Amino acid sequence: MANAVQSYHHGDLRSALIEAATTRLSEYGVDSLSLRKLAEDAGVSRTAPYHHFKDKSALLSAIAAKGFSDWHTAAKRIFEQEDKTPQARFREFVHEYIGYAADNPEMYELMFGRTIWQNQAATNDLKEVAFPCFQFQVTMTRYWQDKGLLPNNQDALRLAQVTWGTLHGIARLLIDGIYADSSHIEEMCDCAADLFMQKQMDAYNG
Amino acid sequence: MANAVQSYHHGDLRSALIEAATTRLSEYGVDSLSLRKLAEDAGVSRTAPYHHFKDKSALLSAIAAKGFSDWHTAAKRIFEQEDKTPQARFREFVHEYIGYAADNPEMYELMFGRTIWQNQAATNDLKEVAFPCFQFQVTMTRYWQDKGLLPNNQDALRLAQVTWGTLHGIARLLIDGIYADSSHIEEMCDCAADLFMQKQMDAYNG
DNA sequence: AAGGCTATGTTGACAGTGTCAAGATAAAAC
DNA sequence: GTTTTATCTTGACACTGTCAACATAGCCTT
Repeated sequence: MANAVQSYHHGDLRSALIEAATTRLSEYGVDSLSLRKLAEDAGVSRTAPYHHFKDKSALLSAIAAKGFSDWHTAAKRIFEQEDKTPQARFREFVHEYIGYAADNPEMYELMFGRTIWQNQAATNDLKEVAFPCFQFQVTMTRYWQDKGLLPNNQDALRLAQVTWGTLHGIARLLIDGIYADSSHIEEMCDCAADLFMQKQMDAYNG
Repeated sequence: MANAVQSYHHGDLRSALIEAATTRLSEYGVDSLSLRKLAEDAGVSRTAPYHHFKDKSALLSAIAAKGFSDWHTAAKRIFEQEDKTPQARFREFVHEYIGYAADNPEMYELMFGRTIWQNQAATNDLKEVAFPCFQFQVTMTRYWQDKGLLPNNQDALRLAQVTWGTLHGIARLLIDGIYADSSHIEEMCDCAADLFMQKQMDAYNG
């Protein structure tokens, strides 16, 4: 705290809480994230956060929203690289997706985990950021279908659900500790990409 | 409790706890599963469970172990249907996997979730049941490769990881509430199956 | 059968959690 | 300058997992 002149009103507690939470999140995980500790981090009493967030899940939603916003930007950057072939971008997207999850396991868990999505816990603010992010997956899928990378005889929405499902599944198996051996990540990504493009690449190559 | 003659020693507390937990699990979810409530269900004091399980995660592991055992049996049954073509069995497996997850979301969450796998929480007992289950996925994959359903130019282990990842990912997106609309499950399964078999079926059909 | 060992059960206690209610303070609005 | 409103505080409650210390009863040996 640079401007930590002790005053009754914090000034920008909301931001301070989100910042503290983001730090604690990546360091100790979402499970050991307690409102009381965050309040202490911000130098404020236990119940002060309730004046800025309806409940714990609202705070978590706010952090996740930031994550979705960041990821959406990253995804667009990869997708819109004009100097690379669609195939190269597709492959890069696969690697980047799994890479993001592997590098930020706790953030990924928060964004795509049941904590905030189950039983209508998701804030409207969160949905407004997350849904375009999901939608973008469909947009990309349709593009890759048009470019002949993904099968054209499948509905774009279904195909997007399946391809995203694959990435999500691999990511989860990795970060949840089920794939105890997290080497060979790159090989798995390539295998997935190959699988999706198998027929199309044959047609492409001859 | 039929034989609920009040006696100091319960008789078979271990089984009673697992049973109570399994019931509560499917009804209220893994998150609201508390040792104290289970003890109460079994008509026993709060700390009695500790004489049968090292800690909460050990109890959860025991339940998950039962789940893996059941699933392994179900998977083998599907895989070994001699009267159906390998392709039909593959497709059925895909549907059954997602179906199992959709029908038993909390059990699936427990079996394949971070709760018991993260930071070495998994019991040895659990691993002994779960690993053969994972291994079976590789066995099946190799078989389907031999039968020409899945690409032969991929390492069986990698391919198993990717196909399993796909099923797991779709399952999780469904049960975690991210795919809010859980209709079209069957279409998604078919889409996934088609995607895996796309080139091979072409070769097969002509 | 008597005595002790051990498995299993008990109560008490502690530190931690999210969250509500009621009161205190300071800043903004009038 | 007074009142309203946003923000922060302490107190309290019901929960949680888990440890320590003690009680009971069934089994094993002598």
